[in-house]
Amino acid sequence: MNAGTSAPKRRRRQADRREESRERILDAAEALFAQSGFEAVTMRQIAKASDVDTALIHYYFGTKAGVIDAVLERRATEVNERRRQSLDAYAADHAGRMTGPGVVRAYLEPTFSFILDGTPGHRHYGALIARLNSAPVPEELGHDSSPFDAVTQRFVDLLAEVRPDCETADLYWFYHLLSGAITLSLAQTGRIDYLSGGLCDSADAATILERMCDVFGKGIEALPPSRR
Amino acid sequence: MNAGTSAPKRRRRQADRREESRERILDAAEALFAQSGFEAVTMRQIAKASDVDTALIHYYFGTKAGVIDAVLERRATEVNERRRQSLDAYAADHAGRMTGPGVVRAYLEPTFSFILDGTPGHRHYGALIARLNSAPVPEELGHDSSPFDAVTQRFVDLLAEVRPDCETADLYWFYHLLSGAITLSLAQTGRIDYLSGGLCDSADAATILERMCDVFGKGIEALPPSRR
DNA sequence: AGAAATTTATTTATCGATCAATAAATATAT
DNA sequence: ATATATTTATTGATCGATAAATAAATTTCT
Repeated sequence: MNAGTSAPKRRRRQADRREESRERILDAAEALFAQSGFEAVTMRQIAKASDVDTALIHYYFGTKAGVIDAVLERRATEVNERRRQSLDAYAADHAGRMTGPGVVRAYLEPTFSFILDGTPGHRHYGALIARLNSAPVPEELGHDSSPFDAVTQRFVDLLAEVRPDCETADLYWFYHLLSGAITLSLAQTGRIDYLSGGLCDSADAATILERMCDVFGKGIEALPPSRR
Repeated sequence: MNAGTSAPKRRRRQADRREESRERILDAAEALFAQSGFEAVTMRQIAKASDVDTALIHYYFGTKAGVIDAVLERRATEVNERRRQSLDAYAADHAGRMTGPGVVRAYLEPTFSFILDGTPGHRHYGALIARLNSAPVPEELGHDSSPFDAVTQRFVDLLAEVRPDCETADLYWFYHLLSGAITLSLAQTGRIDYLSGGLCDSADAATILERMCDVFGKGIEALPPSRR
């Protein structure tokens, strides 16, 4: 309601305004895709939620698939880098005395602190990758060499260091089970809140992290030794 | 190529033929929904895959949502009944000497034997509920009192019997983590096959079951005692 | 029993809405 | 002036759903 319309508001440069629109589009699309999935969301919905016309969204991102690609790319690098740093720091600080529970916590901690303690956008991203993780691989995105793969391999390598007696396949199975639990947690569906009659709160990242460290910390120690 | 066209093929009754068409529609829809999700599948795709016209599908099921409702209802009762029987049988046979790993295995075994060792339709159903499990609760189906809830409560009750020292909320968190691992396993995305360089096979239900019993059998014992 | 009447199942044709995408026109910045 | 950004208007395709017409089965009546 500032009546001073003649104030010398400096015109922002073109590129700045464009970048601002792009971010608004990605924020809106991230929330919508997380809520309803890729196919159910229309360009018109994204346009309305971001207050940017559909034609302009196409101008920026080309296609609808281009929008979700940009949504994912915006976050993936960051969360992945945090995971890698956490694993590397743990390995460096505990050389020669790494433990299964330690490696597991080093992998889980950045995941939960970044996604569940971050901005609303981070939460939507968590719900979105939970959806994509439950879909067959060839669909909705290129499946070869996801940006998560490198850090996943690093994680499994560290698991092999603390459990050199295990079959490699079993370490991957362990990662598979851990990944499923992470995914459901990030999905934030609210189902456990409902099932527990309110005893559990899906948004309580700290408690989820501790219970995961309990279960999977013991779990990595429970894997059977190699049969060879 | 039986040339005996004059054979006295008895005309099937109307209701039988209708039931056969209904099943073909549900089989086709189950596979398509599992592959692509609810929104991405069109009535025309279902019609083509089942060789039944879209108008007739609408005649049978009313709407597209009616089709997926029928798909889910067809399987949910059965898998749930198997889980309940398995838990009841274990509780009856081990009265006074139940263990955490025993309860966990009694819950997991029917799930994997039914869904992953069953017909292709069962596998598609597993992939479909994996998708739905990753979506927010109010969407794509009524969220109150899913048919799984009763057996889930029974499972948590048995967990409380073997871990009476635990907070109830933590038992639900344990179920949450277990549920996430189950979901990803049933989704059959093939991602772990790819990540492990072929060491793991998503279809190997027996191995998944054993690794889950290893990890979550120890996991239930690893939950912290109540702080009260 | 069998013909007529009635209900149920199935096909044909099409509706209006909405989709992603784009071409052309205009505005704004460099 | 030139390049970039944004709006306006519209395209052809495809969506879920239905109305109307036809076929088949079942019931009713004689």
